[in-house]
Amino acid sequence: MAESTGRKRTTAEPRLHGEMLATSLLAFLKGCNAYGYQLSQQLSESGLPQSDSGTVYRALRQLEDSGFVSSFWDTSDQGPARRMYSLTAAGELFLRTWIDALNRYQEVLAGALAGFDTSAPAGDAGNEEEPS
Amino acid sequence: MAESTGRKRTTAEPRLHGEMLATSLLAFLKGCNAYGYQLSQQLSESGLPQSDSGTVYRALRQLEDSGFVSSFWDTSDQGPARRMYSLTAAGELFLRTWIDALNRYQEVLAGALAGFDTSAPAGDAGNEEEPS
DNA sequence: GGCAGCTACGTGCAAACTGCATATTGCCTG
DNA sequence: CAGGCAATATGCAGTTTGCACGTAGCTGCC
Repeated sequence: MAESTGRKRTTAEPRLHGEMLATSLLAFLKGCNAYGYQLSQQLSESGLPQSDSGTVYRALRQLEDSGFVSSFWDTSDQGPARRMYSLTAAGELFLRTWIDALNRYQEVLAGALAGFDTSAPAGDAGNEEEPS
Repeated sequence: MAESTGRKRTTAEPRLHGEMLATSLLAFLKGCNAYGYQLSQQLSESGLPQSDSGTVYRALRQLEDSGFVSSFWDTSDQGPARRMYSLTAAGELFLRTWIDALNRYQEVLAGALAGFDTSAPAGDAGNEEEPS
């Protein structure tokens, strides 16, 4: 309803943004070092919703500003130089913190879908459990 | 290490934004209908990182624009009128799609952490794509 | 050599999103 | 009546995003 101008989502396809992109990148780097282009491709292959490559490069830069990854120019190969990234200790810590939050998040979603109610103080509209 | 201006994250505390806020709201609405103020509080009690109430109201409106929830003014009770929201079929579908993506996301993160054990960079931790 | 095309990285811009502060309406209490 | 809470909404500044475009190095082809 409400065919407003602009900001409709319209896509049922979830997008990956914010911390989510950052943490995915961090996770990839946990296994082995990599450069931006490669990470961008890994993102596609992983089945996760993907971001623009420009966004990936910028996310990597911010991650470095935050001290979660470090990088150096790799010119050992042919082709254009690659900026090789690797995870730092701080990055690993951040990754773990985020995974904790993710677990809570998923519990909430799963709980809500199961019809689980944390606490129904009052004001319940009576529509408690609608079997599909 | 580029010591750029500004935009450091500095907070290890994950923030809830974008689709994440939207899907949390959707999940809450799956159990029972609710209004913005209530949902905003549920968010705090749920242990999830929370958003500003203004952001919650706007997210709800966008969800409605996208057809994932529908709303009506509830004046049956005392106090200011409440805009009561309920999940639509499209909203439920979107929620499920997102949960799928979430599962993949978590697999990626968990998979990365599984290879920790002070993971040697050249270890068995995955496809080591050594440039030839 | 000339030229298209791919790899790899980066940036400018407009649209969108966020948090904070603030405004409003309605009811209740001291 | 003034103050406060419930409930919704908006203005604003700062940030993030997607898209488009630009750079640079190397390969393949005629």
